[in-house]
This record gives sequence, C-alpha cells and structure tokens, in this order.
Amino acid sequence: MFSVNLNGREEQESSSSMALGEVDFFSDKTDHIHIAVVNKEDNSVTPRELELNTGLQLVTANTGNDQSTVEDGISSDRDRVEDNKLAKNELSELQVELQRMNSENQKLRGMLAQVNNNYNALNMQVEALMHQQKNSSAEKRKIGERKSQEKKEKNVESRDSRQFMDLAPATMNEMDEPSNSSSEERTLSGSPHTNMELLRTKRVGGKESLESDGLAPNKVLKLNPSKLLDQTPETATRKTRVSVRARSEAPMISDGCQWRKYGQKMAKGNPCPRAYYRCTMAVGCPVRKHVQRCADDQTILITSYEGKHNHPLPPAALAMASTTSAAADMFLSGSTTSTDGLMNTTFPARTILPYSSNIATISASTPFPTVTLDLTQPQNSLQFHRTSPAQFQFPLPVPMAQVFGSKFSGLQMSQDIESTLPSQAEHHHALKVTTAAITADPNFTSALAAAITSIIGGAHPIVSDNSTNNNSN
DNA sequence: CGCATTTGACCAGCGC
DNA sequence: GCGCTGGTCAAATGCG
Repeated sequence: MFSVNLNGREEQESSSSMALGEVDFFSDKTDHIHIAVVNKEDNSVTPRELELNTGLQLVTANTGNDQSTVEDGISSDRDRVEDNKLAKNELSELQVELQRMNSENQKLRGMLAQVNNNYNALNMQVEALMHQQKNSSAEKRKIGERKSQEKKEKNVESRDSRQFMDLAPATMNEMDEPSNSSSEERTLSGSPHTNMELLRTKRVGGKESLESDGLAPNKVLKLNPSKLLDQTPETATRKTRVSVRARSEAPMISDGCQWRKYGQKMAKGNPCPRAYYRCTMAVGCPVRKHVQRCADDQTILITSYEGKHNHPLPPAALAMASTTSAAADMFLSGSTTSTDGLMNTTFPARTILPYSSNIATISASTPFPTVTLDLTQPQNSLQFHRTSPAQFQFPLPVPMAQVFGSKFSGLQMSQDIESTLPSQAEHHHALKVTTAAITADPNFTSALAAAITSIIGGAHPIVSDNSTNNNSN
C-alpha cells in the first residue's frame, strides 16, 4: 500500500471535491489506469479511466490530503501488478538514464566545440606570428642586403652590377643548380616551399641520396627557425626534432624500432658522449635519433628523434612514433588538417584528440624547432619549464598529452606572445592513470602502448610485445 | 662470415 | 681565414 502523487489530469481529479480516489492498477493497459473515484460526501464510487503518463512523474511520497489511495486489489492478480510496477519502474529508470546521457552528450558536444574553437584561435595566432616573423626577417634581410650592396657599391664602379644583384634572387629561384652558397641562401629566403623542394631535389643522387627523404642535411642548417616555420608541414615535420627526457639506467630507451649506431661524439659541455643512431627497420628510412645523458643529472636520458619513418611500424613503436610525429606535426602544421606527420602509422592521432589538458612549450631557438617531452618530472605535478623569457603555449595532441600527462615540461618557443588554454579537470584522472603507468613501468614502450591503448579504449591493437620488439641494442 | 659497433677522419656551418 | 662544433662516413674491430 502506497500513496501516489499523480501529475496532470489525475492531479486535477484529486484536487476536486472527489479528492479521494482509488487507482486501479489491475488494468491490463499500460497507458490507462482505472481509477475508482470515491465521493467524500455520499461514498458513491464513480469509475473513471484516466490517461496517465506512466513515465517519469511517479513519485512515491506521502502528500497528506492531496493523495490517492491504492488498494492492494484482488489477490489473484497481485503478481501481475507487481510485474507491471516493476516494468514501469524499469521504464522510468531507463528514460531517466536516457535523459541523463543526452544531457551529458550535450555537455560533451559543447566542450568539444569549445576546444575546437580554442584550437582554431590558437592556430590563427601561430600563423599570424609566423607571418610576422617572416616579414620581420625579410625586412632584416633586405636591410642586410642593402648594406652589403652599399659596401660593394663603393668598390664597384658600374651601377649596372648592383641592379644585377637586385635581380639575382628571382633569377636564382629558377635555376636548378645555384652556383654558390650565398646565392643559394638568398634563394632559400625567397620562396620557402620552392626552396625546400629545391634542397630535396639537390640531395637526390648525391652521396646522401639514401637520406633524400630524411633529415636535414648540413645545408638545411643554414635555415633559421623563422624560415623553418615557413616550410610546408610535410617538410617541416622532417626538420623538427622531438626530444624525450626520461630517467633510465639503460643506455637507450626501448621504443620498438630497430636502430643502428653510426657515430658517437663528445658534445661540448657534457662529459657523456652523444650516440647517433639511424633506423634500420627499412632501407633508406630517414629517421635518426641521438641519445645522450643529461650533463646535470646523468640518470636522465635525452633521446632526440628526427625524421619520419618510411615504413610500417610495429605496435610497440607506434606509440612513440605517433607521439613524436604528432608533436612535430602539431608544432609546425599550423591550422593544417594534414595528418602527414602521422604517415605510415595506423594510429589516427587526430581523431582521438578531442581534448587536451596539457600545456607544452616548443623551443625554436635551436637550429631545429625542438619539441621536448620531459618525463622526468614528478607525476601529477602539472608544470612546465620556463627557460625562455617569452614563450608560446598550446595544447598537445592527446596521445602525447595523455601519455606523458602532467609530466610534460613543455614546448618552448621564442616568441612574443603568450596564451594559455584552459585546462580541463576531467582529464586529470586519465592523466594520472597514464603517467602513473609510465612511472611504474620500467619499459618505456610498454607504458606508452598501454597508456595509449587505455586512452583509446582498445580501439587500436597497440600491444606491447617486449619479446618481439626489443631494441636491437 | 656476416652484421653491428667503434672510432678517427672528414665535411659544413658558424662565430670571431 | 681559422678554429670550434655538430653531424656523418667508413675502415677497423668485435661478436655470435
């Protein structure tokens, strides 16, 4: 026996002079309930059939006079009544759940839209910054050229030679083989895209033809960061260096790829030698990496990756490759939607990057724009280094952001703007989980793969297989 | 013997 | 022009 507060039409009935009534739950109909309305004054019973909303409005509560009394009814139908009530309760629960999920979905859509807006705004800022830097460098170059021309003008009697110099860059642009480095450099500053293509073309057939699709040759090092920023995303990604700092006693972190050591040098200011490795998983793979211990803390292993794999990667290598490639691509692609940086991976990083809660910094003060992933910070301490007076911050793709989580020290970029996107607290838990996994797991690749797998819900078969993907070193 | 590593030499960029 | 430095090459060496 319980009281039922009925909304709508039945409530109107209860508020009338025939307030007391009986609800007949024995009816077979689910949408109609027979109510025997009892007149208070003469106790006459008037059978009524009301259309009841059997959905969400049922509330079990005692409401004093304004209530309807439900009788147990006929004992032989008691089971059916119970079943009916259970079904209705279940239905209402499902509808409540559905509503809750809908509202949650709406929230998520809103958040996604907000993040997309932030991302687009940030990309616009990056592009504006690049244009600004490009213009300023072009002005400086013009000034420099003018000064040098004025110097030459003192030595050159004929004015015609100066006019020739002014025309030189445009002319050189159309030449296949620039005759000297200075003119080449002028050419490079003219049209970034064309120039990078030119560089690539020049290298093919040379002694480094194997690397024609790969790393920056020494000539490319002449390019300053502003020029690098002007490159096409595809080319720029190859020139971008992704550096990973991790604590490890091992001489090299296991990242799932096969590497061959081709050199070792003592670097200035560091007692530990720097080892040079190239990827040997495919002939002509342009990917290089440098491994060096930190001078300050020799337990920290600094691994720098350059280039893009030209072959399929094993699952264990996929995580790192996707992460580093996405980092480089993220940094240099601006607003492009190209997934070029993820080439040869089956890991659709961008498709699983709805949110990002991490702040990162990029260093463009080096010859290469360098993305630094710092895994040495204490976990869950959301912080980033400030090693340059001005920096530009933007969110990371989720594979990096969530894998490296709050350990991410940041990407530093010597620019004059600073903006910070709002972090989203709901990701902190996932970040803690993944970063904790990395911290606890001595095998870097395993932790990466496991973390990413957990992030994408196992949609991609990233499986850590240490026995088959061990590093050759 | 084949492959990976080591290591000195070489090259190019850059600053003075 | 010279020296320093980073990066790469290739012969020598080691290892299974």
